[in-house]
Amino acid sequence: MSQTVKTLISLRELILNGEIAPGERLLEVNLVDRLGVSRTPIRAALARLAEEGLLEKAPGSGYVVREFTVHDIRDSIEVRGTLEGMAARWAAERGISEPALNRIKACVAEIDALLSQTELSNDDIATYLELNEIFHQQLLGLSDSFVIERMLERIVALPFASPNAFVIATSEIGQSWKIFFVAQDQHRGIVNAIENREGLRAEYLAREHALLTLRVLKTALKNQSVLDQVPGAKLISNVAA
Amino acid sequence: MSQTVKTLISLRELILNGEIAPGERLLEVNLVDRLGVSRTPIRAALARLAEEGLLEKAPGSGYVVREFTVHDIRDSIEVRGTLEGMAARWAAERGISEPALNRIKACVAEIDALLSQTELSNDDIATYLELNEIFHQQLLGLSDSFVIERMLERIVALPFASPNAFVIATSEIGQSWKIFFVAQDQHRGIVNAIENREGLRAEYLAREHALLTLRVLKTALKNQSVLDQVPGAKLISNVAA
DNA sequence: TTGCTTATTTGTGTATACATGCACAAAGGA
DNA sequence: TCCTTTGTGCATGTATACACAAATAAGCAA
Repeated sequence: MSQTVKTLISLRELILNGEIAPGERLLEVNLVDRLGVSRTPIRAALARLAEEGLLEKAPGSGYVVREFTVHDIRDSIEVRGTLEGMAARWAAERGISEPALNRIKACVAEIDALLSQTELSNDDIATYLELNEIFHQQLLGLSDSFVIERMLERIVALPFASPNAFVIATSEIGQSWKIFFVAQDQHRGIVNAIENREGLRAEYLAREHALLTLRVLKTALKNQSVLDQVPGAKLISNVAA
Repeated sequence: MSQTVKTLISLRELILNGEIAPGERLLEVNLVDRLGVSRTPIRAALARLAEEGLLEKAPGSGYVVREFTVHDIRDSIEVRGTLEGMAARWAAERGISEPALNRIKACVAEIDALLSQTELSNDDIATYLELNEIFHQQLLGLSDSFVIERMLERIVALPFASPNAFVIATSEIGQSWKIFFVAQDQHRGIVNAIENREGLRAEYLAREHALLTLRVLKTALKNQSVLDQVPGAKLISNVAA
């Protein structure tokens, strides 16, 4: 893996874990010592992270780690839900290929299999996270729309906009399995609606699915001890929660 | 202005004007001669344009100018309309400041003044473009949402997703003034709805406004001689129009 | 001819030196 | 006292050299 990519990843991690605090000034030169690479890959990584919205450029005085508010989280999730809704509707209206349908159904089946166990271990939760991620990727892929894919790439880069954010946030308090079943029912509903070419219903369900995330996350946000475990949480100020 | 910015702008222009053809391979080294700057600002510009979606990275063999389809255009406009709709609804639901309201009303009034003339010159059309741009920027600014602003930044970067795309496309055939009045009525409606705190209505109207763009653009897309005048049109393949 | 292997070319990753320009502080004037 | 101005240092912009990796072409064998 190239230095550029490694630098990008480690910088992002440092920010999301709060090891670089919100409001902190990041200077290219300082990072040279801190990360052990030259300015060139650092410059690229900083530019990229600014694009993603994790940093803000302060001309002449470096980049500043952005602090997110609960408003930003709410907005991100609502936007993601809306976009996923459009993706689902377009998939339904425009029709999808047999193989694509089978792929996403297989994904749903895998989650079903996982959830049919009597008890869920930490590993199972990790597996769920992966499968959920895959499901959501496939869902947006179904729309076969370049524009939707680019938009979603962007929104998912923001902390807590990822479809997994709520799972991460709740897995710590041992309640995630309840949510898994609700979420999985919604997954099934969305796929059904797409298969039956009910565009509006698919859109509605996908939005509702995102709102579930929002609801769970709102609860989680009140529990600071939970959030302390979660990547990105350090970036969030509870201004006007 | 820095070389980086100049390089970015001129490269983008070259691409949108079709002087660099879709599918063409862009290599950093070649561009050094072509643009007269070193690889460093070129690298930055290429990375940025790839982010924007105008280029695709082909590792080991440069960047390739992306070719857009009519599907991409349709999707872009629909996504923009949806996002502007959310922005309008949020502005209505969350309330906006008196000064902000006055600013956007002043903008509407300026367009009114412009349209009240008996005849519109080319300069007037240019002025309309500016004012329209400002209106749409203010509209999204009303939502006071970091997330919305970032998303819209991104979508507007795609060719023909700009709120002005339809005006540009029709101004050549001398019919734009008709559209101006329709659009301006919609502008007024959106602002009214926000002022009256009718969130859902504001959202609906903003979406409709985007659909106007789509309708006009569809007509324009059939007229190749019009499109030849329009920046970005060269990037669009009429696959399955 | 086709497929494989290797040599060569070509393109990008990376480091670093130098140029430019911005921020901030200190000094001078109103 | 406050505003303006100018200087100095610091941060980024830019160019370029080198190293590596990947693509392409050439040569050989089956």
